[in-house]
Amino acid sequence: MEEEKASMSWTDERIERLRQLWGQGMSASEIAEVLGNVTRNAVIGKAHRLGLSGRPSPIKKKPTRGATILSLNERMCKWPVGDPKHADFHFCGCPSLPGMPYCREHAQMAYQPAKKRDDERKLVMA
DNA sequence: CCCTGATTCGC
DNA sequence: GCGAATCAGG
Repeated sequence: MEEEKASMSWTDERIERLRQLWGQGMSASEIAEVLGNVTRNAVIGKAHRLGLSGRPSPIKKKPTRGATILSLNERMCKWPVGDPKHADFHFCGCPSLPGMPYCREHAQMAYQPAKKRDDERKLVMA
């Protein structure tokens, strides 16, 4: 059994896990969760220091609009952008999540209104 | 409102 | 080198 030390440092094993999970497309928060005792900030910070990052959202920037229905793949985000009757209509084309026809941002958009199911207690929100 | 990563800045 | 805080965007 691996014990958690009070002083957690980035060992080769954890860095290895970080690289793998990050390369697999896991978000910083997910990696932080699976690693344990680390926040998403720590994961991002270490990832950046390692020379990683850049894989997921480099703050969203897709000047490429070659993504048409003919070039759509299963792993491409199928989110319609613009007017379907316009010539500049295109799809997001961002890497979609497993089992999800949309990428993170668009999946969140689609899931936002389709959530909430609390029996009691529901404050917060101002 | 939620989320994401990028960067900065103090330790 | 480390990570929280902050920043920037969807």
